[in-house]
Amino acid sequence: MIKQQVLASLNSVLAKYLNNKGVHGDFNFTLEVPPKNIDADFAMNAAMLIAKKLKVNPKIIAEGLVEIILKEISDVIEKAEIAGNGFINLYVKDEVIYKTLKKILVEKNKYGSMPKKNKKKKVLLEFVSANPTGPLHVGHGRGAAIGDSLARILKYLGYDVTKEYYLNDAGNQMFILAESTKIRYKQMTNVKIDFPEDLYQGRYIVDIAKRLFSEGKDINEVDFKYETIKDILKTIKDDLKNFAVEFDSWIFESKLAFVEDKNGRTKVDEVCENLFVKNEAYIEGEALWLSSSKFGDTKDRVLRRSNGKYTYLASDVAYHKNKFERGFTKLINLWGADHHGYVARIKACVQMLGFNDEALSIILYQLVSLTRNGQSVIMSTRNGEFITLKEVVDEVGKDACRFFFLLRDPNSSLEFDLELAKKHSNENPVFYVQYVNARCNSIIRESKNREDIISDVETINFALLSTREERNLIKKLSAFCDTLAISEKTMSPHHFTTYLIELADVYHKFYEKCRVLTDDRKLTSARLKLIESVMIIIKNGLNLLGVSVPDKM
RNA sequence: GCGCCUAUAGCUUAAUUGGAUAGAGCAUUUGACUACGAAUCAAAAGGUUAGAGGUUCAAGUCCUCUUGGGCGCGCCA
Repeated sequence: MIKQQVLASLNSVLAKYLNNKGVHGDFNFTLEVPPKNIDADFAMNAAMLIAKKLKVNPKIIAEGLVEIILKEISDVIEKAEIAGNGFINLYVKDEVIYKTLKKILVEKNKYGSMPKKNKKKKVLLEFVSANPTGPLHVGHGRGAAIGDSLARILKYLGYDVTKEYYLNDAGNQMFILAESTKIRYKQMTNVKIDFPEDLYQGRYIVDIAKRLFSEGKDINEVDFKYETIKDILKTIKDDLKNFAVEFDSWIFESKLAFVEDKNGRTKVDEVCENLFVKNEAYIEGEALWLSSSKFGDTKDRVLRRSNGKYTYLASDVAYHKNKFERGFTKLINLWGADHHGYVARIKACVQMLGFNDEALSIILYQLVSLTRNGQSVIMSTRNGEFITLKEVVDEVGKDACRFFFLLRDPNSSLEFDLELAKKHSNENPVFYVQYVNARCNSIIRESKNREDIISDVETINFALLSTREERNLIKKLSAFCDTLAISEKTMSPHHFTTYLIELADVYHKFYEKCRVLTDDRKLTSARLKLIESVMIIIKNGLNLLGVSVPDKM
C-alpha cells in the first residue's frame, strides 16, 4: 500500500518531467526495496531508463528528478538521494507509513483486496483432475494446494473464479478399472481365479468389491464401472475436503463429450467436424488428424482413429470449447509437469477454435519427489506401495501439509521427506508463522487486565512507533499488497509462504526489542494496535494459503 | 535421437521478473529466559549462482554452446 501510493505519486511527477523534456513513451520503472546496508525505504531506477533513451548521463537525469520530486510530492517523500550508479533512494514520510497501519486496522480482512468488479475477468481454474482410478496421491496434493490457493488469491483480487475438476471417465482405463473390481468380487465368491498383473492392484479395489459383495447382488447385475467410480470419487472428494479444497464444478468427460443429442450427434462429433470444415483437421489413413503443427506443435495429432473411436485429445478439445461457451474469458489449467508434452497441442486447439492464445494459461508444477529415510519412494497408482494424500494429511496435519506444498515455486521440484514431515516440530516453517499469532494473542489477553488502553484508532498516536523495528514491521505489513501483486503476475501462491516467513522474522525481532505492555499508556496503546495489524495480516496471508491460525499452540 | 523443464551455501531453497554487498531455514560454533510464550532473539561460519562465451550502465535472471539431472516423445489417457 505504501509502495502503491509512492508509485502513483512518482508516476505523476515523472509524466510532468518527461512532458517538459518532450519525451514520449512508457518507462516501466520499478521501486525496489534497497539492500540492507542502505537506509532508504525505496530505490527507483527511472533515471537509468530515461538516460538510456535520451543517451545522456543518468546522474543529470537523476538530479532533475530529485529536484522535481522534492518540490512536487514532499507530502509523500521526505528525502531523495542519488546513489552513485543512478538509483534514486527515497525516504517516505512517516505519515504515509502510519496511514497504512490505520488502513489495515479499518479494512481488516479486506485489506489489499479488490471489489468483485472485474466482470471481464471470469476465470475458470481447472486443477487436480486426476483420473478416478484410485485415491489422490501426494503429487495431486501439490496441485490441489497450489490451485486452491491461487483461486483464493485471485478471488481476493476481484476475479470471478470457478474451480473445476475434470473427470476422465470415458477411456479404456475405466474398462480395466471395472474389470479389476469384478475379479476381486469373483475372488470373494470362492471362485479360484488369479488377479492379473496389469489390473489395478490397490487395496481400495478390494474394499469396493467387499462393499458390493456384502450388498449381496448377483455378479451379473452389478455395474462395476459405475460402482467403482462412485466409490473412488467419494474418496477423492473426502480427501480434498479434509485438505480444505472444495470444487465449484465437476465435469464428467462421458457426459460432456459423448452424450448424443436428438440427432445422434455428440459434442466431440461436432467439434471435430467443425475443425475439419475449417481446414484445421484432415483425413489420412482413415484417421482424422489435427493440424496442430501449424500452431507450434512438433507434429500433427490424431483426433479420431481409423477404427472410428475418438482420442482423448478430441474430447479435450470439446471440453475447452465448452469452457469458452460457458462465458469464461480466462482459462487456467494447472498440470503436473509430466504433461508438458500436451501443452503445445491444446494451445493449438484454442487458437484453431478462434480464441486468443493468451486466453489459456497453463501452469505446470514439478512433481513431488517423495523420500522416506533418504530412500526415494516410487509413486504409482498401479503399484502396491504408494503414498496417498490422505496418509500425509493424517500424519502431518492439513495446515503443515498445505504450507509445505506451497513453499516452493511450482516450477521447482519439491522434496517431501515423509519422516521430516511427520515430525511435529519447529523444523516446520508453518509453526514459525503461526507462533507470531500465538504471541500476539498472548499479549492481547494480557492487555485485557488493563483499563487505560486507548482503543479508538483515531486517537492513537502512531508517531510513537518510531523505532527501526517498528518502522520495518509496518513496512513489511504493507508489503502484503506487493505480494498480492506479484502472485497475480506470476500466477503462483508461493510468494506468500516466503512473505509470511519474512513477516514473522520482522515481528519476532520487534518483539525482542520493543515491549508492548508498559507503563506508558499511549505507547502501549499504539503498540497494541500494531500487533493487532500483524494479526490481521498473518491471518489474511494464511487464509490465502488455506492454512488455519490457532490462537494458542 | 528430438522436444520441454532444470542446475544457487553441506542439505532444502528464496530473490519484488534485468537492479546496488544473492536472502532464509536445517545442520555446525558462540551468547541471551527473576516483565507480554526461548516454537524466540543476537552473532559467527558457510557462495566464482554447474562451466565457457555473449547482450548492457547493470545478469542468478536474457541469448549461444558444453556438461549433469528430471520429464515427455502411441491411431494410450
